Amino acid sequence: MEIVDLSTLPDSEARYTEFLKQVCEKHGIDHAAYAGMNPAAGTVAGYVTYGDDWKSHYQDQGLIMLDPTLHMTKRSIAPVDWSRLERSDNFQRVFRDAHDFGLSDQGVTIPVRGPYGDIGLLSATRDCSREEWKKQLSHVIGDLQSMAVHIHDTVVSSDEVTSSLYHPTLSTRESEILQWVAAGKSQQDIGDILSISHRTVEVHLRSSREKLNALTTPQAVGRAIGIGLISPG
Amino acid sequence: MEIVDLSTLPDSEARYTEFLKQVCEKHGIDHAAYAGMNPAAGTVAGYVTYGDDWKSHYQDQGLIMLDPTLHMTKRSIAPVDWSRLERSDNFQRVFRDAHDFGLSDQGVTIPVRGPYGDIGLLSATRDCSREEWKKQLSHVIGDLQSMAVHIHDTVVSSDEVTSSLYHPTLSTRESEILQWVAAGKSQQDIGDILSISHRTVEVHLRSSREKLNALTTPQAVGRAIGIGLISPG
DNA sequence: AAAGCTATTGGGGGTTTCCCGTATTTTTGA
DNA sequence: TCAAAAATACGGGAAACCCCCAATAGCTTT
Repeated sequence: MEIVDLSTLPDSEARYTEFLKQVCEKHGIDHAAYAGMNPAAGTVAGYVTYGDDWKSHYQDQGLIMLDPTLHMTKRSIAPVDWSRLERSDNFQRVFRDAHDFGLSDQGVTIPVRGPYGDIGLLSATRDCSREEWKKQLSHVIGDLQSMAVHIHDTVVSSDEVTSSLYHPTLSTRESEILQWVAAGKSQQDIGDILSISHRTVEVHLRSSREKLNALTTPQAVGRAIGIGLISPG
Repeated sequence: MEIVDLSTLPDSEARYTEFLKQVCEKHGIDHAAYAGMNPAAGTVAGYVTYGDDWKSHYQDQGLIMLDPTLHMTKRSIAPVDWSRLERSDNFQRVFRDAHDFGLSDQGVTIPVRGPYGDIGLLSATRDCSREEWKKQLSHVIGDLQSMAVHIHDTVVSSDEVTSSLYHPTLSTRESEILQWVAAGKSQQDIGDILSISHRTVEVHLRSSREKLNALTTPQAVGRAIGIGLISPG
C-alpha cells in the first residue's frame, strides 16, 4: 500500500479533499468525507467530496447537529457500517434528504482518536448492491483504516487553530481537585483534604472548566476522563 | 481480509494470545503483543506471544515502567516504527536485554484509543533485513491496524461484560438525562429539552446516583462514563 | 390482585455550587 | 530583565442543586 503523503501537497484546505478523491478512485468509492473534531475545544473541521449543493443543504439544515454518522460513530472503537444506524430517526431524516441529492445511504465510518480527546471520522459511501458493498468493504477496510489514521494525524498536527487549543494542560491543583470531585467529594471536603479554603477549590474547578471548555463541573469531569486526565472515582 | 472473531473463541485469557499467534502466522511476523491500558488509573493488561523467560525477565526488571514501545507510542496517533525510538535511552536498555532472549529490536506499534481514555497498543516484531521489513510493513500495515482495533474493541467490551454483572442498569430516562448532564446542561435545561419538570429531572438524577452508588452527580457522570453507560459530552 | 419498578410533578428548606470580586506568588514570554 | 500571564489563595451573595416528604399513573411480575 502506498500512502500519499499529505504533508507534501500544497498547503491549503484543497489538499485534503484532493486526498479524499484519491482514496475514492483507488478503492472504487463514490464519495469520501472526513470530519475532525475536538470536543474539549468545541471545534469541528470537515472535508468532503460531495457536491456543493449537498454541502450547502447540509449546512443550512443544520444536519451536522443530528447526523448519526458523526454522533453515533464517534463513540465507537471499530468502524461502523451505516446499516447499523438505519433504525435511528436522525438517520432516516438525514438520508431521506440525501437521496434527493443522489447520495447513497450505504457506507461506513471509521473513527480515529488522538491522545487529547480529538476525534477523526473518515466516511466512505457507495451506491451498489448490498452484497457487492460487503465484499468491497472487506477488501479495503484495512486501507481505509490506514487512510483515516493518516489524514487525522496530518490534520491535527498541521491545523494551527486546533493545535493552539489542543493541549488542555491542567495544573497540579486543578487535576488533583478534579480527581477528588470525580471521587464524589464536595468542595468543602476537598478544601479540608488539601487544607485550603473551599473558595480556592472552586476557583481551580472554574479554571478547569474553562480549559476543558465545559459548561458545568460534571461535563468537565466527563471530558477529563475521556481525555485520560483523571479516572472515574 | 477475514477477521477472526475473538468473541467466538473459548472464553479465557488464552484466546487473546491465540489470536496474536494467528496474526503472526498470517503476516509472517515473529512475535506480536497487545497491551491495553487505562493511563489515568494506571492499569495495564497485556497479552504476548513471547516466551515465558522473556516475560518473567520483563516483569522482574520492571521494564514495563520504561519500555518506550509503550510510553512513546501511546502519545501517537499513527503507527510508530521502532526505528523512530532508537535514540531513546530506555529503548537501548530494554532491547539490549531483549537481544539476549533472541528478540529483535525491529518492529512497529499501533495505538488505538477508545472513547473512555482507554488505549490499546498492538506491537509486531520480526528479525530480518531493514529493507525486507519496510516492504513487509507496507503490505500488512492496513491489516495490522484492523487487527489492533478488533482486539482492543473486544478486550474493552468483554471487560464490560464481565463487570456488567456488578454494575447497575439505568433506565432510559436516567441514562438520557445523565447524558445531557455530561453535555453540560442544567436540570432546568434538561427539563425544557425533554419537556418535563426540572423536579422530575432531579428525581431521575437522584436514582441514577443511587444506582451508581455515587455521592454526587459529577461522580455519577464519571462512573457512568467509566462503565460505558454514557459518553463524554 | 397486590407488589414492584418507572415516570411524572410538586413543596419546603438546607446545602452546595457558581459568579462576582481582591490579592499574592510563581511562571512565562517579549 | 521586566511586564504579562498563570497559579494559588480567600470572601460575599445569588443561583442551582440536593434531600425529605407526598401523590398519581402505567406497566410488569408474582
